[in-house]
Amino acid sequence: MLSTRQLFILQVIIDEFIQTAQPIGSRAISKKDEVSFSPATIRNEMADLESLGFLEKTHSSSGRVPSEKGYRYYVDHLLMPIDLSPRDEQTISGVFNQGMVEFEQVIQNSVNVLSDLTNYTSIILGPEVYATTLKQIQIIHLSKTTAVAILVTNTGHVEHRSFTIPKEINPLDLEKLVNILNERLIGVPIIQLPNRLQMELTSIIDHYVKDVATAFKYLKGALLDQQPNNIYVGGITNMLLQPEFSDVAKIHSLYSVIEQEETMASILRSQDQGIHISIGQENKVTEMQDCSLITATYTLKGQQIGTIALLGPKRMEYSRVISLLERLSNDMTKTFKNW
Amino acid sequence: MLSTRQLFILQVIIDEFIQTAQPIGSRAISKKDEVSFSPATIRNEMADLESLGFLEKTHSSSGRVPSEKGYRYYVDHLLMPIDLSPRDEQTISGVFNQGMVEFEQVIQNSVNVLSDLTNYTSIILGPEVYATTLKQIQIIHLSKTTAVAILVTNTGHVEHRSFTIPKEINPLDLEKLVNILNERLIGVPIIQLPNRLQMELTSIIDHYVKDVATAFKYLKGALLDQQPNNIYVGGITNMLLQPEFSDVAKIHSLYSVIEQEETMASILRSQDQGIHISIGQENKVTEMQDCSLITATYTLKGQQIGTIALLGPKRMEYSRVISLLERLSNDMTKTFKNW
DNA sequence: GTTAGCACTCAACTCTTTCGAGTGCTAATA
DNA sequence: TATTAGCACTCGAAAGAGTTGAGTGCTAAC
Repeated sequence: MLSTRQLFILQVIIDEFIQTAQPIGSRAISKKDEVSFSPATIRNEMADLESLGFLEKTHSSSGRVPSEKGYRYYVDHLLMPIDLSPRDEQTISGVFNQGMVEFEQVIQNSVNVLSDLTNYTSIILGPEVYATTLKQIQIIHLSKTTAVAILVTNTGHVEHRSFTIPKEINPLDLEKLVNILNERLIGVPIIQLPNRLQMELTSIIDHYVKDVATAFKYLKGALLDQQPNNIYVGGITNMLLQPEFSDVAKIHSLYSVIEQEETMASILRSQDQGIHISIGQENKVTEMQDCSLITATYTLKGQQIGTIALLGPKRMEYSRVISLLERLSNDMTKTFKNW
Repeated sequence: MLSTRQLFILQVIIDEFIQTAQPIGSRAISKKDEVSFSPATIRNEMADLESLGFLEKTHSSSGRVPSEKGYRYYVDHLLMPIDLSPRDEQTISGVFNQGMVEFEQVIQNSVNVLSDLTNYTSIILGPEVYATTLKQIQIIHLSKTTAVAILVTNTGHVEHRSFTIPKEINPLDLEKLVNILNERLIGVPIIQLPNRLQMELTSIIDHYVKDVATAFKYLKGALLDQQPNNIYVGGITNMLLQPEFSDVAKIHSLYSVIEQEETMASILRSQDQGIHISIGQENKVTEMQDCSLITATYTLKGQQIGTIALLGPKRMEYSRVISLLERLSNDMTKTFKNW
């Protein structure tokens, strides 16, 4: 439907705008070496592209700026997959070659490398705890009345929580209880733990523990009360470098959304497998409607367990960012596969 | 040296400026109910206060603004200790009455409540790990080749790290090794662990482990490589609400300092016992020289183990903030005492 | 179909004016 | 002698006018 010349001009404008953040005029385009048409011709094409909704003007005599529809078209049809630059390549390899063996470490490093390379804000949703299974429960006594409960999952994730041992519970009973639970619950998906805990405790009530309700309450509280916090954010201050965020009020509203871990988690959790791009208004959260969010998922045993994302202005370096995310999600998936 | 009227006027100006962030003129002061002098009189006093260095003008015909020397004098001589408002009182009690039993939880909640109540940025330096002692080392095998090492301190702090079990080390040997280490190292201050680890390993080299160097390297790596990260920050976005930080460049430079955990840790670590106030240029870090930093320390068994701090503009609500910090550090100290 | 030419638009910048909240100084007052 | 009224003065902030320049759309010629 669009002529090749129109496509070409659209591409040039978007590419240019991504670099400069300035409206692009017909003369500037015509001066480019690859371009042989006169400014007037380009103006005509631009007028058409504008009436089709791909371009916008900031005021009646300004140069053109891509509209969200323009970005969407660009992303869907014009994007050339590019190879990572040697520098990007090297930086990422460097991170993944240092033999990390812990989920959190891998994620933390990934967040950092992503935001450093792109100057955008990177957000990673860590593996959902409920996709993992219990490896072991441990109770370590700190004093007569306090103890730490430690829960280790098959992915090496460690949850821990201190608690006061209630007077009603005999420490020896507690220990026995934990031993039994370990025997019976290893391999159980974390998400099923509360139910299974209830079942097991009920079944052994008479033998070991006098007051199952209390014991359950405390164990559950100690191990499962707070859903762990698995959002990692890097490079928040990078947003301040973008000219579209020179307004303090804008930054403030954006930051307050990023700070809400539940909101971010639910956004990242609802992403489909693979790369996904939300541009401006396509984002449901109003505060993010000046931004683009690019997400990629990573997997363990074929199952999607988390999401990595980049949040930046709408004029993102889409192709580079996509390559980076693809590479990183692959590397993460690969790293986790070996475990 | 200053007349009581001068003191009074200084106090009124600073109090007012703290509220409004606007230069204060003579007429505005004279209009106050508590004030019976004419604007002219006040102007004379203000001129004197300015030549003494306690006040400044933003331009030659502007109202007066406190200088850093003025704030310093105010803080040292004019500050009235005020009781916490019922609301503040209640909020803090609410946090500490919910029976928290874990260091991190206490600190996280404190950071949040501080920044919420004040609208400043709050920073807490958690208990130094090296001030604590080893309670237990645990190794939990995840698979044939991977394991999590867990280190629990007497304060309930849990450090953990996954690692690949090197081929050179027999899993059974590893277990024996850990048992022996537990027997010998419980109660050892964490800071001495690397040395003691070396010693113990050397002494038992022939009996259990073939290659002590390797075992040491891995254990040390697993347990002690990365100093844990014990800076907690809350309410960073609050800074955006202060009129003195309406400039993006300023915010950016401030944020990048706050992000540097080592810098912040070393600032907080070097604070003396009790409440301490650094105003503007008194801060060593240039990026913080538009701010005031108020710190308070908290203790465990009489020993100072951490610092809580508030970072805000120089025109802080000093008396309220001091009361809050005093109350909070007391509550923290009290909470930790019971453990 | 393309392009040169031209009138037109509008943000950004500069310059000027006006306004008012503030000052310092002097002379009158209690 | 300390206080105050009065007044000339200062300067930032806001509002308005003029200029510039990068851009446009449209028309007519190539």
